[in-house]
Amino acid sequence: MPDIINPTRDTYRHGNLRHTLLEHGIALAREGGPAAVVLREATRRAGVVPNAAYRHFKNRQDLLEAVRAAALAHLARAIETEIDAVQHLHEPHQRARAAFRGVGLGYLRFARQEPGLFRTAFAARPFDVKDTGEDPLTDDSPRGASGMDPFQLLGHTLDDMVAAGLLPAAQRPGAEWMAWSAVHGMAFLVLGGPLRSLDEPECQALAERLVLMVERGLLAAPGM
Amino acid sequence: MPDIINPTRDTYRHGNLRHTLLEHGIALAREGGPAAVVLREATRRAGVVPNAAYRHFKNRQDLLEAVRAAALAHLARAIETEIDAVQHLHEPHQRARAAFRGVGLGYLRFARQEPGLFRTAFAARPFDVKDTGEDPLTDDSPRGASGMDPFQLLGHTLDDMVAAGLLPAAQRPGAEWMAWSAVHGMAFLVLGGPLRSLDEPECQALAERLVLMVERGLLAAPGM
DNA sequence: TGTACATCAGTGAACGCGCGTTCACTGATGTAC
DNA sequence: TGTACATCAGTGAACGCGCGTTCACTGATGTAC
Repeated sequence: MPDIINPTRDTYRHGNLRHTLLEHGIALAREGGPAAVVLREATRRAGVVPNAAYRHFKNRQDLLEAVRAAALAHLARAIETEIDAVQHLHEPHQRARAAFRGVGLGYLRFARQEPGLFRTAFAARPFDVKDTGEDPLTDDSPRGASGMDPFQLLGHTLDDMVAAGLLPAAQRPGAEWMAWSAVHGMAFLVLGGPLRSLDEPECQALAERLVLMVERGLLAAPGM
Repeated sequence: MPDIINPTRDTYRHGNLRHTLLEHGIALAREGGPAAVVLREATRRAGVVPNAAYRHFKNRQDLLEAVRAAALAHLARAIETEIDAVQHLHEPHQRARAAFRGVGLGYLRFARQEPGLFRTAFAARPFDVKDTGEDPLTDDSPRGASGMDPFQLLGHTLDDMVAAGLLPAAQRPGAEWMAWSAVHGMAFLVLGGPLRSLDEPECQALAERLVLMVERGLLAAPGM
């Protein structure tokens, strides 16, 4: 079986062009963020004529969406890894805290290690694109091995915090938004903002402090 | 004196083209974010030939930077307004807390009311653009009426929190990054993310909860 | 087992687009004498 | 007060760019009989 990505080809049919284009699209996103996901370049790398892409993707936007979903799946897997690494803890308190911590730190680590994919995953849509409601279900799902997307993984971790008595049940609704805000904002500062030139340990320290802040801050009663 | 923006012109010289182009650039950013700041469109609106812009800006990027600085100044002013609205409180505890709250809520309100400017202010630079160190000092400064940029305003508010005894001095260093992360991340969720379709009161409630979370969370000792 | 034919994946050539940017220019301004 | 001239702001015309996308095509595949 030939390398699925390799542009050399002896058959007229490619056999797996959709998958190949998607892989190249992901590579482009990894190298240069969402703007680098250029349809012509993906076909070029696949060793195929530009318009061949239209047999497999409606248009450039369609390809980009698929890449975006793949990037989200990568992130989901990164977070799952952090959660898995903590399952050996049997004390529910410890495990719940460690998992929560892992989600936040995993998110930030991924942002630093894969800035292109991270930016693609959360690329702002053009200004006027309407929310199409439910995501259409395709093979390119944003989910990780557990079948959950990053948001759902965060949600579960918060549920576990409640179950372990670390988070008042009254605080649970909407807690995702609080945690996600903190962590995503720091990703921005570190990636494109004023913390761009921090090194790894400085970054790590800020990340830990941030997660701790969220954990503590979440205990506060809302509305006061 | 004719409207500085008005494209009708009887003189050969424009007289104020740099300023006019900048104003139109800001309008474009307001309408469609950083990508909408198109040099040709700015000149078109100014009633001037495209290349005339090159008498006043080095290139498109130079114009965009000026617009970005202006957008930051808008944000600074929005935050200043919130801080000013709170100066009537004489009890230092109350005033410091209210000011801090105002900075966060002002930031988020601005993001919602001026999404285009907000996104322009924090537009990610192209991937490979080097940090040029200090910002060059130009007339288009990112500062508000007080002469401070948004980051400095936040810093002062945190200093006041320490002075009022609301924040342990040990927690002060780096506290900006914590607060900024939280608030910027929520701006993202609300602008381009999953909280896109929240209405004003829902938004406001989340914002208040977030600021409270930061305030409480900041009390935690780092490194534990 | 062989052949006709529908299906569809990839080809070849070409488009229009609007952009940023460069060039050599011309018209107005203001300053030196 | 008048005139020569340097300065510089805006003009006119044109470029190349690479992109996304459409069209009519051809070559391979696999299925019905």
